[in-house]
Amino acid sequence: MPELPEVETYVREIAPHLQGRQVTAARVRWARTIESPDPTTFAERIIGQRFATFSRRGKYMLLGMESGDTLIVHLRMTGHLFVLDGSIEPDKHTHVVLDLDNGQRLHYQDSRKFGRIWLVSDPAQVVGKLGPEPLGEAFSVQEFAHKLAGREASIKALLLDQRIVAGVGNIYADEALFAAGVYPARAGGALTNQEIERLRNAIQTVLQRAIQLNGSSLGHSSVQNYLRPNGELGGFQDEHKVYQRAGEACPQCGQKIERIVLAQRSTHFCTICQK
DNA sequence: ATAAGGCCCTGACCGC
DNA sequence: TGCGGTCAGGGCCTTA
Repeated sequence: MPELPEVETYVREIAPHLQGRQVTAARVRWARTIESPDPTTFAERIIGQRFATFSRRGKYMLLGMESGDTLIVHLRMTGHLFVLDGSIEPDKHTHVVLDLDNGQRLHYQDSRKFGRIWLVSDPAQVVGKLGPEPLGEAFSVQEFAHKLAGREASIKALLLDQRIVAGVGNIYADEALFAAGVYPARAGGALTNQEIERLRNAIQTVLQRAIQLNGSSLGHSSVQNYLRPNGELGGFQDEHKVYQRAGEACPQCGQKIERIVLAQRSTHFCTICQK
C-alpha cells in the first residue's frame, strides 16, 4: 500500500511526464473519487490548467497547477496514477481520466476505490492537520516524545496516527519498530527517551532505504497495491524483516516472526528482539 | 481529549 | 464449477 516512500517515488517519477502539460479534457467515472469540489465542478475547473510543481506531504501527492490551484491525490490502498498514450482506453478500475495537450492521458486507477482526489486553492484544507514530515527537522526526538507522553494507546497505533508523524503506514510502522527493538503493543507513553530516539532514527533509516529502492510492492498481479508510474515494481519488499513474514525466522535471532492485530491492523514482530 | 470500533470497497482465497 | 463468507487496510466518522 502506498506509504511515504511509494508516494515519494510517484511524485519523482511522474513529474517529468506532467511538467508543463495542459489538461484538455476531464472525465470522472466514479464520482466518489473526487472529494472536493463536486465532480462536475472539478472537471470544469481543471480543464485548461497546466501542471507546474510536484511535491509530497505525508502520503498525499501535491500537484501544483500554474493557476495556483493544487491537485491533491491520496492513493490509499490500491490507487495508481499512470500517464498513458491517448489510444489506450481506461479499464474498469480507472475512475478519473485527464487528457493532456500532448496526446497522452493521466489515468487514476483504483480497484478498491478508497483513494481520493481534491482540487483546492489552499492545500492546507486537506493536509493542514498532518504531523511533521518524518525526514524533516521538525520530527525531533523532543517533539516525538511530547506527542507520545501520557498516551495509553499502543505505539503501533500511534505510529499510524498521521497527526503524530505523517507518512508512516502499516509496513513501515512494523519495520521501524523491529529496527528499533520495540514491542508494538507497548503503550506509547511507556517508551523511554532512549527508545523514542531509537524509534525516530529507525523510522528515518527505514523510510530512506525504502525511497532508495522505490518503495515496496506487495500483492498479486491483479491486485498489485503499488506499482511505479512506469508499471515497474518497487524493491523494498525484498528487505522487509518482519512485515508479512509471520512464521518465518527472524533475520536477527531466528525466532519465528509473530503476527497479532493492533488497532485493527496486522502487526508483525519478533518476540525476542522487540521488548 | 483519547480510545475503540465501524465504514467504505473489491479481488483473492478458503471450505464445502 | 459455484457459492458464500472472510480478509486486507487509510482515513474519517461515530460512539463511549
